[in-house]
Amino acid sequence: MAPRGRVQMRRIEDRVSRQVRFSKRRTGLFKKALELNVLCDAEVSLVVFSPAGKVYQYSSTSTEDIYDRYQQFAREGRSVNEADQNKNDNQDDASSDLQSRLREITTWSLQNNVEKSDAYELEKLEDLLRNALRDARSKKIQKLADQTNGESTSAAQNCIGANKQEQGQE
Amino acid sequence: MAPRGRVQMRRIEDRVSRQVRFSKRRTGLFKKALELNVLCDAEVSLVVFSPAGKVYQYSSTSTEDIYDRYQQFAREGRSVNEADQNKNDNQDDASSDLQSRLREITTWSLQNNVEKSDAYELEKLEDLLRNALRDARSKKIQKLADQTNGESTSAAQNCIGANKQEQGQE
DNA sequence: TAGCCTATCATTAGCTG
DNA sequence: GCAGCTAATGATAGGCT
Repeated sequence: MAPRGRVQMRRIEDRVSRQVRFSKRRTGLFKKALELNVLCDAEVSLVVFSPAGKVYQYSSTSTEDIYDRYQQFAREGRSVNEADQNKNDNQDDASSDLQSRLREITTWSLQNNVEKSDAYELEKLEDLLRNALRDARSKKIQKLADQTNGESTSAAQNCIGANKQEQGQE
Repeated sequence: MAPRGRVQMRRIEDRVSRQVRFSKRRTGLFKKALELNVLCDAEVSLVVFSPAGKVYQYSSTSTEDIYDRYQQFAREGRSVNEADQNKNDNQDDASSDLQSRLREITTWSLQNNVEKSDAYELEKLEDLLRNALRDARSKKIQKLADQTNGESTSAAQNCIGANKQEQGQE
């Protein structure tokens, strides 16, 4: 049995059925959003309110950033237009190692279930986490070095403070 | 003449192919978003930036409204993506379940950008990864023990920390 | 609620204009 | 080069347990 007939574009009346389908379709939609982001290198922001009022959100970077950019476009009137297509960023390599690691973990989470995974699968997750941890450490050290560069380096370890980077990519 | 092999979760390198797939997948994603909205009576807001910089947007009502509501939820501290459930693992170490740890990591990834994060934020990520790694190890050992139940195995030697939980969620 | 089964849908390689 | 079409196969989701 399956989607008998075409999917009829109308509200599902049965409450339970609607809830179940919401869960399944929401999962599918978020997966698709992630795929569009990763496979096609697109930025995606997705916010969903269930009929019960729960919020679900996925964003390739941050919802705020994407929304801000959207607002800019809207204001400028160029709804569907080209922007600055600087096909650049080669920082997809070593520089964003950590980003890739995190994506791997997210992907694992989407494709596996902790309780259902066997030791082998869990070991793969373990490797992903170990690698990510290693990269996170080195990235942190790097940031600390950047911050204290030119200042008194002695306070390096304690100077874990605010210091936003301003790297444009995209 | 078809989706050869499984879809690999990584950026499509060929520029033309990536562009073509973006168009097709975007169409599919928007269709799914619409279906979720109509069939399940959910509010949906979707914003997509193509790698070329074009914007595409779908919202069941208005992007602004939905974004505002999202912001409200975020401010109220209601962990997005699990609003009403009595299982709240806001950034705190409330739950020690591996699934929760992974969710925390995913959430961090969604809300932060590696390159833009400062050392402090990276340290938080580091903690999340460390905890997840610990739990993953623990869970793996547990699974190994289950598999080799009754037999002696050296696998448990690596046991780091106690194993626990047996809870499913979601 | 999660998982299975399977009908239906979506994606895409290859081709055509 | 792009847009559309088709065949073929992987992916999704409805109904039920």
